[in-house]
Amino acid sequence: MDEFAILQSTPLFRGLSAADLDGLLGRLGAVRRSYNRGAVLVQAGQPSHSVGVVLAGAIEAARLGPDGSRLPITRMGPGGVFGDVLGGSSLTSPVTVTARAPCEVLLIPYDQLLRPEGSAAGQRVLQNLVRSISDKYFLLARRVDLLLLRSLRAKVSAYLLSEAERAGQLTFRIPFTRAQLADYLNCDRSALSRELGRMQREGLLDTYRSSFKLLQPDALRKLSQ
Amino acid sequence: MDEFAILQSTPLFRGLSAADLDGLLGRLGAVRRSYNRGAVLVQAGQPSHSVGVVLAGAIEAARLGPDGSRLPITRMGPGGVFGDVLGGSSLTSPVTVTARAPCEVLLIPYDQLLRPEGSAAGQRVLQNLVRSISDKYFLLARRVDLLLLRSLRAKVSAYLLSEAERAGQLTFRIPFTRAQLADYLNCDRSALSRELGRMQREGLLDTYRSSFKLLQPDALRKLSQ
DNA sequence: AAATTACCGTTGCGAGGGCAACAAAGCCCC
DNA sequence: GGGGCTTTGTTGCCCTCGCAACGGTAATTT
Repeated sequence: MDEFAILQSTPLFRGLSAADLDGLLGRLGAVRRSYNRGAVLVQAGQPSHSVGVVLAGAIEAARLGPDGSRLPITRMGPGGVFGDVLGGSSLTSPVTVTARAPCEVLLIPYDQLLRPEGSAAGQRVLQNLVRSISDKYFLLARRVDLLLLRSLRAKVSAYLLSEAERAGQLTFRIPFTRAQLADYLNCDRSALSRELGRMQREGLLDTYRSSFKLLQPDALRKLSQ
Repeated sequence: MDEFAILQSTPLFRGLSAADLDGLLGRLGAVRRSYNRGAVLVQAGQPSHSVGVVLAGAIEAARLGPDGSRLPITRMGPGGVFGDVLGGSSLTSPVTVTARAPCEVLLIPYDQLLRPEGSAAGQRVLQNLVRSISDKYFLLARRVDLLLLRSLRAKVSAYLLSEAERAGQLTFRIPFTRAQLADYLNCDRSALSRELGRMQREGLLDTYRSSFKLLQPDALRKLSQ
């Protein structure tokens, strides 16, 4: 059963041995569920009292725009953790979570997670839970930083630089299509294409589809302000 | 000692009796510190391993812009909790926390907070800690929602409606000056004044300084999209 | 290979809003 | 009351970027 491998790789259970996990899951009251494609795991407007870990397949969280359109927020594959931020609050879910593909999910009651049991494993999971939420906070904060930039060129420069830093090199691929990147940066897709074209003509970068190569990172750094 | 009253009102210690608190603080290894105005509590770029609770006075968190200017992020008075989000991650602080006024602060080592001790009080604090971080996440998410709106009028409408909802009435005061609100909405101050003037002339609202009165909330709701 | 569907680049148009500069009004302290 | 500082309103200029429409290329299906 290599499901343990996935669990050990998920942020929530990082640092635990298979033996730790085996004992822990039972005490936490974790249950395993299967969902068909399109099934709803969490309904927007409803409270949710458990943390989910994706074991197989993929899920998607989306909101309903005021006009009724679906606004995708995020997607997760095996190892993904959802419901962690919401569980901490007393709010109802702002997002609907659906199965993007047939999937297996581990559901853990939230109150059990917060119940200390003295074991080192339980403590570690707690630490991981807090870490997981904090990481999502900083992920959001990073996006705010981008959204605050005044010009489109600054947004693009800042985003590409941060991706280059994450990749550790100046040539990298981004996890977005053009349209998705435009959404992320909150700009028009054609305007984004236009700007990328300009920057390419100016010799700042090279791009084809999701692939990017930063030619003048220092110049980009100046622009990203 | 009405310091207990402040502690009991802080998100971190909500729901605890004075007796609970008395025993808990010692076991958590909490220490009390005093700071003069301008003193640095947390230095940007440095890690921080404790959660702070403001007992008296006020603190301010600020970042350094790329040009070296100070960008204030948030302010906190008695009851305010800081360092909670950061402690969950392994990052260094993105903000510098300084004393805006002479202040008293309670510092609690982060690892002690995550160490379960079986007591109901400890468990409650843990729950509160997670809640505190989650709340900050949703606060940020709320701002993202505003920043994503396309037009300035939509931003203003959405912001004012949410403030009205918070206040529970259509007449209320906002915690910002014009310039601060412009920063929050990420727009130009003069553009904001212009837009507010227009909306006032159209009979949508009334405003003087920080005071607002929404005259046509339904119309604003349509605009905030 | 044709057809259908994503994905991406390009361009013209026009307005929203950034920027700068100035003026008026409120506030504080002497 | 008068000088200085802060906050807010106003206005002209003009550039960026949203919007809409179209064409071209890659990916996928039949």
